[in-house]
Amino acid sequence: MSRSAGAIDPSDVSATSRLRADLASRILNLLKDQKAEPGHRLVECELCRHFGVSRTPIRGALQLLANAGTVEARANRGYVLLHPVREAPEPPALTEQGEEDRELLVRIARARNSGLLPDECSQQEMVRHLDVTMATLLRVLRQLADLGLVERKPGKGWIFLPAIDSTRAQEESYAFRRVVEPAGLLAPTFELDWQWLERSRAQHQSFRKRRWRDTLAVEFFQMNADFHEQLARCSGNRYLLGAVQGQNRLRSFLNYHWVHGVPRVIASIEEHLAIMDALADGRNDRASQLMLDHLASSSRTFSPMAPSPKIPA
Amino acid sequence: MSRSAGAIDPSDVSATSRLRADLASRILNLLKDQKAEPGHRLVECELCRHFGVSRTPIRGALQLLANAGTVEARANRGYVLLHPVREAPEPPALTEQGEEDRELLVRIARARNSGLLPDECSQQEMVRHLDVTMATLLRVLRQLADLGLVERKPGKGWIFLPAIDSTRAQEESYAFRRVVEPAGLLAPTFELDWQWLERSRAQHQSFRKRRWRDTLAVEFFQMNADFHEQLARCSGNRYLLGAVQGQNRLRSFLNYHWVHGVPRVIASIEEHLAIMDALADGRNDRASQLMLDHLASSSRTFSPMAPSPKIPA
DNA sequence: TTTTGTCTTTCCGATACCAAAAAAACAGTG
DNA sequence: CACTGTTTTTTTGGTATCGGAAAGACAAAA
Repeated sequence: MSRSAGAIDPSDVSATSRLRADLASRILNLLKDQKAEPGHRLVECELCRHFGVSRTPIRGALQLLANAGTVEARANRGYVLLHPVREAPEPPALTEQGEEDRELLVRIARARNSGLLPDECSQQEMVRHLDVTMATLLRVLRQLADLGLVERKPGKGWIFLPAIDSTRAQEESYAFRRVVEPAGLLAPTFELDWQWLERSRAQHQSFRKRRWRDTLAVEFFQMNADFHEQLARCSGNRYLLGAVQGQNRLRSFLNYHWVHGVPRVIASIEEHLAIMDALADGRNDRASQLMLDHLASSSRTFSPMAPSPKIPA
Repeated sequence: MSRSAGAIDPSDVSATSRLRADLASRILNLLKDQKAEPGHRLVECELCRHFGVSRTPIRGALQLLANAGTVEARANRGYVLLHPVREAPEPPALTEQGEEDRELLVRIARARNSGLLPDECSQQEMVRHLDVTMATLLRVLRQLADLGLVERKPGKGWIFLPAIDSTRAQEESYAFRRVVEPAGLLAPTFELDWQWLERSRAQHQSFRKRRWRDTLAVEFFQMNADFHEQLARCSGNRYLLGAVQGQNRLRSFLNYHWVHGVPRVIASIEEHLAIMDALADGRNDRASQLMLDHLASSSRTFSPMAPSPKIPA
């Protein structure tokens, strides 16, 4: 079935590009950050500059949001926000960003856990086993390689590194972060981003008030990741930042299900707030200590005998 | 001019694959580590297992070494080492491993420094500017991206991150290492590799005795990198190891010219030896402190008045 | 029997090409 | 005049294909 050339067919959701879907979701986040009210006008050029892309994908993203009913298009006058942006920046059927990729990621994880996929394996075998195109497989393998979960063998083929989701790996991850993150707060080049601090504080506080629902898990995770990453950024050390970002990516891949349990979530938020308070007072030494404690208690939550966490459902 | 099919033409050096050239150089290193005497027999299968590849590329590598006159082929009896493996594991015309890639890397660096290549740039522009194929360019860009020197823009094009070889970046690198490496020695999972320790000690000691020649710079750098990487490996923390490896790669890319000066080299060796002594005694706390000092003095060599930041032990 | 030499099979990298997407230029509207 | 709608140009990602390279099997020699 050939798609008509020229005009974009907005109803064909499955065909939207990664970039557009991604932008759609980031636009929502932006609106939420800005606390945009219904009626808020979305100016294309601004969004362009903000995200560093051209108008074309921005328009695509807005189109997407229009289909989802979040915004409305007015002829010759651009897009306007319809409803207030609620919680859940995770747009259900919208984050098809790498829908294909994500799905493959999960399938690989499954195949590995069930032993269908051996430790060492050539690309083509995977293509046959998993029934995907070479292109998508390569994209995903590169992602996994970036995360350090898989490596190329010298000649040909790939090798899955052992114990991806093991308790051991989690403990190592926390141990690493206990080294890096508190040190970041003590760096002589540390410079607090006050604007961010205020926003994040508010976000944490509002989160604390809400009643917990499982749908909040993703949002919590993102807030959490953002917290740690921003602080690393303030350290003024690019390598330190890189290390934290890497850990975040790894976690976001492995951790959709590390559901901490509600009490731990609450405690986590309190600890974050305490750290921010200390930083606001210029007590970086104290903040550093609190960060260390925070990571220690977080890790303790899992370590006893983490239930065999096997990759997303 | 068409290459004859079938038989490998060993004289056509430019056509050897990356893997083979790479193996050739690694085989040399292996022989040196083993202190192999002339007459030493090179058994293909052993090499296969050691490097995790099949016999085909190993044979290619040996062929290469035979051409270079380092080993000799005896009919039906395999290859035999001719001369003792001297210093300089860097084989002059042999490390064509990524000769093309490496050259491009340099060209990119030049083009950037001279301002010919803008901060943001599409792939095709680069292809035109640098006159290379898309394939090689992408390979190299991916390498650079791994090192964090360049990033993809969301839509299209790439962006060069600022101040790649700046003093600032170096200082950050050392600051990061001062955090990570001493911590590695204190990890509860730390487990010393005695075999390696003895080898490395010997290597350091023999290096100390030699008179300095500029040609030793590369060898020194490799010994240095290996020292830090192995210790990180002993820490038993994969992320910590990854961080150190990343730093090493970055350094090996940027640092052809960071010539430390002879006195600093000597001092460095002494410091390494002291660290190894401490570890051998099980005094990891002391080793950790020494490592911190070591990194501090190394960094001081470049940035005369870097503040000495105090990281907690 | 172990190791090398030879041959076959399988896999991967590079190139060319095409369609989709992004950037950029242009035209139109409030 | 600022912004959106439309068109054009450029870049990019995906697929097919082909030659070279790696893996694996087999034969021959020490």
